[in-house]
Amino acid sequence: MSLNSRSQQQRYEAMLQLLRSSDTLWNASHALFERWDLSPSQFNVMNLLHNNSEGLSQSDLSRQLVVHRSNITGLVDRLEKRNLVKRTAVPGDRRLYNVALTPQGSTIMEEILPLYHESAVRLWEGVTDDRIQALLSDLESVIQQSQTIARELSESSATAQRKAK
Amino acid sequence: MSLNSRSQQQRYEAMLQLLRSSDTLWNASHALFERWDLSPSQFNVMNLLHNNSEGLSQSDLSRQLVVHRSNITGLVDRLEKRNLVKRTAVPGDRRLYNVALTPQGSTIMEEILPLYHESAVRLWEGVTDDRIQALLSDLESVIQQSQTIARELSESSATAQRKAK
DNA sequence: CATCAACTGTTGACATATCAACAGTCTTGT
DNA sequence: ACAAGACTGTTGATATGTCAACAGTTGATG
Repeated sequence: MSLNSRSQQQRYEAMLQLLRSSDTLWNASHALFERWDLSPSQFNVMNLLHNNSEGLSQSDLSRQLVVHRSNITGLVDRLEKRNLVKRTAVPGDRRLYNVALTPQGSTIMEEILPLYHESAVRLWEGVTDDRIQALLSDLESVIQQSQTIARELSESSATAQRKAK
Repeated sequence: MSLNSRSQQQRYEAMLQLLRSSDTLWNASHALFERWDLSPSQFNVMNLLHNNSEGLSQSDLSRQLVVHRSNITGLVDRLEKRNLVKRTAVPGDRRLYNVALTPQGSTIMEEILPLYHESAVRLWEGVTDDRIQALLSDLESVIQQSQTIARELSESSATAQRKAK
């Protein structure tokens, strides 16, 4: 396939645009969190903990953020060093920690969240509600297709590996 | 602001969906390039060089990929070590290298590109051409807004720094 | 109950990204 | 012509991400 039709070219262009836009958005969020010296990833951890005030295990965090377990260790390390987050032993299960926001961490989040929400709304200025609706469902479809494609690719490479043995 | 209306909530949701979808897409592309043992970033470098067969300087690459100069050094190092890319001195200017694909790198790209384009088209299966059009312009608007917001934020923090002095 | 499998968090090796600082190399302005 | 400034690529420090391998803990199955 070499993008024969105009329709195909536009779909290719749309994929690039999707990657560009989220990249630009990510960089803008970086600028937003800078005032509190937080990275977007650190914010994501704290945001999740803010919605789960009783706390979460590191594996819970890794699953919800779709990030590898080993990544959470360092992220929580650095947040804990700054007293924004606290690890607590869990009575029933000595394998895991409960990670929760400290009061200090909560305070920061209550400062950031209104600005974060405001920016999210401003992001779509000039876009109608109908378009937002359409976009939500189209991007949901993109997620499904991406996963389907990725699954097919890893299956075919697994087959290739089996054949190689 | 705390996302009072349903419209505001959906715009917040749309932002998260945008980030999620491009993340999933990025991971899927990882699976696609895996067969050639290329990372998405390495592919992006090679794709750019494929479209500029005469070659580019590392600074050109960094500007077009919207990535820091220092990042290109290592990326090109690793590609050069595998003979996919070659650095050449530029006669007129001793500061820069011309980076171009080797024949081997070209061969790999011609293998990958059809699959890449095919995946890009499949990504939007089930989405009409009209929606693609709308999405392209909406995401363009998102890019503009993100940049505006980021600019405002960095200006206000610059003001704060000036005041602090 | 004893073993095996599954799960949790950490570590080390590596790729990717940022930034600041550097050493060279143009380019410009006077 | 020459000093000042701008630009190029590299390096080192650090953050984020992956994966494989580990040690310890829990749960399930025979």
